[in-house]
Amino acid sequence: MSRSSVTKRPTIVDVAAHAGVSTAAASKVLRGAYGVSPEMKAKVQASMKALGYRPLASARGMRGRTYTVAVVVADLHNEFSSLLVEGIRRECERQKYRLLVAPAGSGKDAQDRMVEDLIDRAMDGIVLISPLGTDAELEELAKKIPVVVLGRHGASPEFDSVAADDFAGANLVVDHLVSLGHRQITYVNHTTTGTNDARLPEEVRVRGYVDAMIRHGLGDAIDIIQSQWSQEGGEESGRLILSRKERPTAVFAGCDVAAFGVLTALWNAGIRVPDEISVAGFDNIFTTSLAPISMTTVDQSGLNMGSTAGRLLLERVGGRAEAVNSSVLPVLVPRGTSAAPLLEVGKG
Amino acid sequence: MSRSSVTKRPTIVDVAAHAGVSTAAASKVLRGAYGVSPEMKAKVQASMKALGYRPLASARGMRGRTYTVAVVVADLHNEFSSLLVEGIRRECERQKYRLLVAPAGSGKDAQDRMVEDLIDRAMDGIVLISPLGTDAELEELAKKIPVVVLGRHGASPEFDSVAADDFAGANLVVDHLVSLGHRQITYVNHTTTGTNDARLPEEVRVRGYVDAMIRHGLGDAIDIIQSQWSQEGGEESGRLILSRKERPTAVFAGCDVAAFGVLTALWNAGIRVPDEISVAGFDNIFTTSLAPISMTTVDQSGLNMGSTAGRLLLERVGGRAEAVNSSVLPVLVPRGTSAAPLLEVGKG
DNA sequence: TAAAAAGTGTATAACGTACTACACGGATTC
DNA sequence: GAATCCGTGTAGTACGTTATACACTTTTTA
Repeated sequence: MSRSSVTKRPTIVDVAAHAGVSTAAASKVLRGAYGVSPEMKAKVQASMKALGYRPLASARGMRGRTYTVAVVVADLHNEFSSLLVEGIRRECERQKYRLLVAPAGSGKDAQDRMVEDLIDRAMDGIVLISPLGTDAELEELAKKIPVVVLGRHGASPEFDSVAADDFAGANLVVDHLVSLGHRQITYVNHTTTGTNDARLPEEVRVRGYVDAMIRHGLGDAIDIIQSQWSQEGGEESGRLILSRKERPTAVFAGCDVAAFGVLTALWNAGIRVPDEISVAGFDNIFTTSLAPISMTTVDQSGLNMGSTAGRLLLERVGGRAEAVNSSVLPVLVPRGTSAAPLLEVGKG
Repeated sequence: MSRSSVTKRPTIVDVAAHAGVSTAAASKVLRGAYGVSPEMKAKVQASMKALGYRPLASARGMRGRTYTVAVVVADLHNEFSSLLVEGIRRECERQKYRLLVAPAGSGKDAQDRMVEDLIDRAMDGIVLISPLGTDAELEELAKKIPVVVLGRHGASPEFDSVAADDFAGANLVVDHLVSLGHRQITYVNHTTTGTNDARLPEEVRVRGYVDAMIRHGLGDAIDIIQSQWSQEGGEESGRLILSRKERPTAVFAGCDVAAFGVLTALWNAGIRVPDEISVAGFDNIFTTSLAPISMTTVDQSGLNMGSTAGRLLLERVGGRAEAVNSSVLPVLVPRGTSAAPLLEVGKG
């Protein structure tokens, strides 16, 4: 039994004994709580260091905080999500919290299950990226645990939210294409089965497209393809466009990944971009900037949105009660896939 | 005080009371432990359902398992990591475990800190993706918690590992380029500062390149650029190559992202690929398959590697003691960025 | 100078679950 | 017919930490 120092992890009781104080005192020092003298603090911290003490989050979680927050994400493959996550992570790191990423998979059920599991695992708070479900459901959730909703529109007095102004972003793209001379602009939309939540980014973006078209007097040219925001969805949309007699001069996909799919379909068919058809996306994921792609898109600064979300969440964890709803203004990133159309296909 | 049912989450004590049995019995049912009759099992499970009981992982973690494992990843932006993670996730889901992704940031310190934090958070096991550090360190870690090392070479009797045969993969690329007629093949290497671990993928790949060149009698043409496997590192390497008097006819970057950087530099300089210079990467990340890029690379089936790692980890958690070291054979994915060189720059 | 307040430390009861020991009845073994 | 074993259930403690309640000093206030 002489291997006690090797075999067991030191606890706060060990620390207190080593420092010659009560465990309550040691706990206070650990938490930075009120009621410790500078000498006590120094003494206990020295003992913690000497023993290599590390608090056990499971045990802390039963009475207080775990100093752990999570971000629920449907899919890690989405580069934009990665940016958001990185933003949250940096803010958490700054405040000595740990961020864990929870890949839920797609669908509302999967997301809900993950959220429950995270509550079971005593997270101090959670960030939800473009969650499905109603405001009421999210508000119910917010009663149980601090919540920040990222990338979903609509303010709530019950939980914090951070979203880009997708309406303005879609406007930027249409304005850009119209200013280049385009009039036939097709939009590739994302349709979620079942849910039809006006607060999801996809719904706001398509409204932004419609609004801008009407504003430019192009209401008759409005053309929306109902698809999925994935590589495959984009390719199908591209093929659909090519199968038509009258092709648009520009395609605006509401998401970069879908725009890649459109590009792929066009390239495969030998259509030159932007000479024959211009293409624009949304999100400014990293790949859009690669030289051979160089795609026109909209940047919503995922890094900033993420760190804002992180800050809001930790404020909530710290006790703030009033909701904060933050909005970020996106900017257009014009690149090589958009240019003036070769021949005007105007009407009238 | 009439809101007791609303205000508090049910515990296993509540379940036991509701079912009219002891908490020990309820716990047995929950864990599926030995010593419960079918009637008891049914009764307790009915009570759990009726109360909406959910076990608290923090509390479980203090005595037994949390049914949670984590994968430590330096950077979520790496598409290949995402593939690995997805593979692990699927296997965990199959076995009713939860996978959380721990973004550590780059560098050994950051990684080590994250691992400690995960142990503090009572993970049942962890997967490390291409970890830095020595075998001894990893073995020390494996004594504390079940560990599977992913994407790092070298078998150990102390922990499980899953790796692609990077040596063979690099051979495939060189063989391919040589068979097309290339003789001047430059390799873009990744040099980690400080560490020089022969078991890291980058070290094995560069050895594979050197070996294949010698095997083809091209020992004198060996040309290695010390760089970083990032977009920037690739671009710098590309510019370096262009600044030379004698340019290679092919560039092999040990990582797709770096290969993108090389492509970017070449495109910016107006060099036609593959007409003037062929380019090949490694990993077969999704973007390589996009039509305008269509890059030759090597696929190591991240999904399979991930699910294998997940399976091994959960076996370890379940009690297996002997180490399992698994290796995956990669395959060449020839695409549009590699072709026969226009003019032979042979020697002698 | 007495009373109140502020500062500093301690004892100890939770928190929710797991699991070792053990008790009890019935079936099996010798 | 006693001894053993097996199946099933329970009591109660341990896990590591937090936080409430309180005791004792010292400082401030009236």
